[in-house]
Amino acid sequence: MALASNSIGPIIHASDPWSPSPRRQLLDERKRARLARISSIVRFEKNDRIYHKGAVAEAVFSLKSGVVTTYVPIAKTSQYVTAFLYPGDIFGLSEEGRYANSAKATTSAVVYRVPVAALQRLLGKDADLDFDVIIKLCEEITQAQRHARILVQKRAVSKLAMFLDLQERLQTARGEAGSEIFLPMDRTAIADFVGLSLAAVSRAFRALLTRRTISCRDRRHVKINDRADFESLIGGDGGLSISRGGA
Amino acid sequence: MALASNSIGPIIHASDPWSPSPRRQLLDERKRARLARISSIVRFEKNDRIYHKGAVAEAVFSLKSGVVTTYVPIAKTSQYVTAFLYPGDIFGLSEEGRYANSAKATTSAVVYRVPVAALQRLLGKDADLDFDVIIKLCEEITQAQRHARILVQKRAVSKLAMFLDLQERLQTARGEAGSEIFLPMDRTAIADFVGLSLAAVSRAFRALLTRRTISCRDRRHVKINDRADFESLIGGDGGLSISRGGA
DNA sequence: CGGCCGGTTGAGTACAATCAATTCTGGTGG
DNA sequence: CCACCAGAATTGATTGTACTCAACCGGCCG
Repeated sequence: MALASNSIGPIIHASDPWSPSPRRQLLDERKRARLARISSIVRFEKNDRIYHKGAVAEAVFSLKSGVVTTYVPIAKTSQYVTAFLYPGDIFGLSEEGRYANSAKATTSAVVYRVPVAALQRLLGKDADLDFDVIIKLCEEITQAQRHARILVQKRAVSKLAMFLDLQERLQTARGEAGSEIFLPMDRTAIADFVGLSLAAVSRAFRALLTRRTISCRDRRHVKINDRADFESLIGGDGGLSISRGGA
Repeated sequence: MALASNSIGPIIHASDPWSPSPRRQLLDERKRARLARISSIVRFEKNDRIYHKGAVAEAVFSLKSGVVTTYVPIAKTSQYVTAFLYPGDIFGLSEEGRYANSAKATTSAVVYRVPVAALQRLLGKDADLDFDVIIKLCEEITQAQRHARILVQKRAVSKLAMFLDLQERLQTARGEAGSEIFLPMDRTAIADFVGLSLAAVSRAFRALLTRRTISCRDRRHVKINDRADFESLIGGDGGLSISRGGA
């Protein structure tokens, strides 16, 4: 019992798209051990770059703890955030051998670094592992489509509401239940994720606050007071569900 | 030699994200034959629904010919288009056992229908097949992120330019080289894909036409005249590359 | 105490949404 | 071959919303 069972190798957290099962850790001990043998653990401090777009993609990553942001730099000043990653997520997607986006640590973070060459060798052999990866990639696709869904919204309050909703669902899916939504990223990152200016995000927060739809303990802790009003902003659909542990 | 080699089973067209190789058909004859045994061929006429969001996802699909659109219905009147699919693409992604979006034929189309139960059995055994699927899913992720990239743009002409650029790249990646871009979908579908109103798309086309940046033989055939101006609208980056057959 | 960074707020502007009227296009039947 | 029709697409006028730019606040660190 020297090491806790959650400390021996990369993890992949996801839910099977083909059955209504709860989100869970996909890799069993054997696979984690096998991956552990070819990977290394790297720690990053807040704001550290993990890799940058265009660099030769020699490794993929599995997030062990902390929060990581992937983004595409645009011009010199602005960036477009593609995703916020949490423990159990994998990242480091490449295109033609080069990273398709940049990644940086939003909080201090610990990641497993898996060289692609070694990973490919494993993937070619172990159909079980492949299957787990397939499941995770399917989840990433729905995540990206969910993101797109936020971006098409035109009203700022709707975008913000959908963003908060997304974060809340991710949080409960991770098992961090609680009535408050925690936002590890700053307002600028939110703006770059939902496709608004920083000013617009700020105004949208203000609008939701004065409507008493939400309340903030501080800048990073949000609570939803008027659930009905909140849902109405999302567009009546609510069709974006993420499998939670319970139901 | 009774049947041409391209007619015996599902196809998956994609390029390996880990090496700068051209886009190609991933599945070898053996795998296609194996998939063919568990799948059926279905033909859809223009505007036929292939499946709809929320239905139990019993099968995934591989597009053999034609163009398919996936979308999410919003309210009664509007929809949000998630992707335009071409031969060699796979679709039918589910979430908790139900389709995450709807799909319909944009032109008449022929698809391979693969029941998930049978597919899962194959995937659990054949690591090679799994690997091909992983490659394709990686491509779909970058596609979704590219789509998101279009949606964040604020100016209508930029969105349209990026859309045209995307279609052109897809076209050359498919090997259908030619100086004209062919748009199999109607203006409404374009509007729903780029996140604009139909009117705004129309005005954006007009703007590009009067600027002589593009010209249209008819509504579905576009040619880019002023490449420099065109690129400038995309945001100077041009960072969205899709591997083409040649380079 | 001062500066700096992240965030908020204000005023004016630009751009796309909306609604509605009109034109274009492709298909059908005389 | 042409007249006609229906749906798709264009265009116009108006309105709304978010962007921009810029000033201002508040906490944190030196």
